[in-house]
Amino acid sequence: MDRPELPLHHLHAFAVLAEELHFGHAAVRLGIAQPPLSQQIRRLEERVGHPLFHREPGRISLTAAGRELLPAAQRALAGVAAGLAAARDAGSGRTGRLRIGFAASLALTVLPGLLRAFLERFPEVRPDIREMTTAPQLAALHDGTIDVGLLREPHSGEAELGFATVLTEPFVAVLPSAHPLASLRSVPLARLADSPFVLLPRAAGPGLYDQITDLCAGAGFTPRIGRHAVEWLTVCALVEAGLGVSLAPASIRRVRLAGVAFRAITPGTARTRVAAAWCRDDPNPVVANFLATLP
Amino acid sequence: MDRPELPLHHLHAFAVLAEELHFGHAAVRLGIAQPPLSQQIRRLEERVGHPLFHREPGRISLTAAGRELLPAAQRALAGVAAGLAAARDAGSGRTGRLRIGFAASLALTVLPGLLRAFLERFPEVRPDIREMTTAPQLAALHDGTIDVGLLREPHSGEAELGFATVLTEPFVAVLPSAHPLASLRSVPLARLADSPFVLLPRAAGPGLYDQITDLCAGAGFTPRIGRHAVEWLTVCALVEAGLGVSLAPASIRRVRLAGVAFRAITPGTARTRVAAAWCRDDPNPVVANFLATLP
DNA sequence: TGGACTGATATCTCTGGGCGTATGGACCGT
DNA sequence: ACGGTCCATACGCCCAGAGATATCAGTCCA
Repeated sequence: MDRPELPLHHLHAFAVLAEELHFGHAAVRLGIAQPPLSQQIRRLEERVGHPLFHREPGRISLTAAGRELLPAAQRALAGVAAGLAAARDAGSGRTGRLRIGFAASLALTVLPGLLRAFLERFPEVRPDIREMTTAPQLAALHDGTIDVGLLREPHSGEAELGFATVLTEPFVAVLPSAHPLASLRSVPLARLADSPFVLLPRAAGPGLYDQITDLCAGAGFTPRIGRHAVEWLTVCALVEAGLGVSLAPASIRRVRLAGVAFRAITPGTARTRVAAAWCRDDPNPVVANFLATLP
Repeated sequence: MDRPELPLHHLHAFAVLAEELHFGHAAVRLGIAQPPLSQQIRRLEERVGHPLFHREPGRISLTAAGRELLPAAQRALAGVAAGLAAARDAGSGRTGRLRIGFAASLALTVLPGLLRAFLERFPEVRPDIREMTTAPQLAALHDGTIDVGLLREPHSGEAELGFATVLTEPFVAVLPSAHPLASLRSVPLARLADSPFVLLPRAAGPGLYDQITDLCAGAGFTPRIGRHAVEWLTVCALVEAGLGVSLAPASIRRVRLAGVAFRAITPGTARTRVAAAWCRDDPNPVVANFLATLP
């Protein structure tokens, strides 16, 4: 790739003149006087080494050399303009790709809303969503595999990551419909001490897990873990089967199973937090735009 | 088509830097010092409105905007270079098309040699040869339908056309083998006065026609025209059939018919001239090159 | 902690060339 | 013959920017 011999400027003048075939008109279109245009064309012809226009009295026309150069000039001009526009779009985050990791439980709650709000303002961005639990999300954010994560209770002090709370919700007790406590409108937490618990494995989301066990500890007992399940839907199924009870974020109410009851708990002050996470020094403008559309 | 916002110069620096991903090395490849390169990139980034490179300590990399701009820049650079080369080729006459009109009788004589010599030096030119008689050639030269003509005895004072003699040859008598004069090595012109002549119609080539009749007039007689034929081959066939005799350029000897004899004439001074003709003000460089390859 | 390597910044010089006005010269029409 | 049209030329102004050198600042490594 050699250094460019022809200034794009001259090629523009050339292209316009080739269209108008009239120095005066072309100069007007270029917003300059006619003599400068003559000069630019002359310079261009000097560099090419051959005349580009036949100057016959009364009208001018392209030479063979001009006919060869014209399409190249037009393509180059259009190409640069298009590239510039694309670069600006990409630079402003109007286009590009946004890889979002999200906890499965959020697919039915915050994710659709956030995604819709974002895509309304940036319809040209291609979102690339992938379900993953909390710990892998944090790892993926660090190694750049995802741009944004949606997770619960990040908790730990990740200095390189930023977090923005997207939703907070109370906990609810998940009970089999036949459970004695299901007849109450609100379940005192301590009364769950006797039932085995069905929870997600701690590795899937230590923050939430610890918060739940802390909750129980606050009520004076240590939950007895009966089963683990990797999805909230499975948790509900196991509860329905009578294998235990659970504590879960309120949005689990979305799961509608006949044999499962969701009840508020007392005290009802504890709330679980859903946050968007991103790499603080991520220069991707699409990420910045995503954060800007967060409520 | 808007005025170009990005100098091709900067795009070149950008493309090289995007390849090297190292300011120092890129600057060396560009043949400049490192600070000017930093400046050019900065200017470019200012115009784009977004950074094109991430400057992380130790290494730089393209931003999303840079990734969008790079292919456009490369295409534009390569396109302009290719267009420039094509324009130079066309301008120098190394490529292009050459439309050649030629008299049919020359297809077997001068045309192959001239064409071969030309194409040896300008193999990229596409020749476009078309058979036509003298008068149409002159018309075609004027209206730009052909670039070069190959014809006999243009004669008339065509101020706008240039002529370059390509071949001169004597006349020969064309006789039936059985003709009494065929036994002579050389035929005195005056002795043809008694035989009817077979000639090409005057309209096909007034120059040659008039030269032949002048030749006869010089020998003291006016040729009695028996037949016209539009091709020399037909002339020979008619002569063979005993319908008359003819006078023709010596290269007619190429026609080999058993019943036809070609004999030199006395006086043998008259010569017919084959010339290449072109439009004097034709700016087509291919034409100039063609003329330059003439012997 | 000091040196190597990276890129950024500051500052200067200098010139290419962009643009203007004024003018010349060729050709056209009336 | 004369004005009108069109392009080229001449000349001058002026600045963007290309290039250099010198220096600074951050990172990494020994």
